Amino acid sequence: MPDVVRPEFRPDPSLSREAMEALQRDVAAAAVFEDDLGFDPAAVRLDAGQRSLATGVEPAAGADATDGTNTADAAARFPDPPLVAGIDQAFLDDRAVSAVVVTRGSEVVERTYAVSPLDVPYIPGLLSFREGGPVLDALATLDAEPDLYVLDGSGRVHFREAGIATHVGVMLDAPAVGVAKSLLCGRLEEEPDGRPAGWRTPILANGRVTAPEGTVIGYAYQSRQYDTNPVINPLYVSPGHRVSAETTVDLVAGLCDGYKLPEPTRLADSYADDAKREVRKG
DNA sequence: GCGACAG
DNA sequence: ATCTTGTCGC
Repeated sequence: MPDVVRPEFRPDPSLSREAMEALQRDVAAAAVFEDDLGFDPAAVRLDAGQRSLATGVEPAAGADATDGTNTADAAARFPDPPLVAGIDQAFLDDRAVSAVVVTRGSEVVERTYAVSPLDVPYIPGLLSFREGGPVLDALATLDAEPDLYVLDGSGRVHFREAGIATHVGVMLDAPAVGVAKSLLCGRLEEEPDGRPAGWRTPILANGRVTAPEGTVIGYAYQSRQYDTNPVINPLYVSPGHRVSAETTVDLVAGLCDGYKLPEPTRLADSYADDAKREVRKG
């Protein structure tokens, strides 16, 4: 299971609002909004990393098969896709059902969930104090050690640059990105209405964000669009930890497979719903 | 005072 | 996030 290397940042629900905000400033100060992935971002693509297939299809890559060069080259050009953990939650009364689905390329490697009590209400800007603990509860039941975490919500696109993706990423000191379906703060460089799939535009810091005005804190990304109605809104993605805004969009784009949400998130989404139904019964 | 506001 | 049937279309 992933290790919480920064337990001092655990989102304590009993903190005062001021203390919560102060902790978020500390989390933001410890966050790294630059690439430090430990894997090739291009390898997340669901159609990439077919290593065994690649070695057979690219015999010309290495001249001499006896020294292992052929295989080594193929491995370097088609590395194993990283382990990506999609996390999402469903709610039942005052409990959260947090689901985690770990994928490698298009394969599901593991999935788990945890049920946790909710101690604080949803307050814009303080989401991680409501859902962060439950997310860690679910991760504690995981066997795998993901290379990347995809959280439902914002990362740097946050008043104090410490959305849930940043908070969780910093606690684990692991690469993390936030994928939100609506914009918490900041402003888009271009208008998003009716854009075609693949379109993207920077999310810039405005007066409501601690970052300097104009800083690129994320991207609006049109992952899917119909030819006609209804119009689909873009995704609002932002760095959580150890990843840049640009790489964050590339990663999310590589993880989307024809649907609005990235595959790991979609899987965690439906798994959370299934788990919720089971919890409901008994 | 008014508006904005992830899940 | 959640409460929820049918319905239009690929």
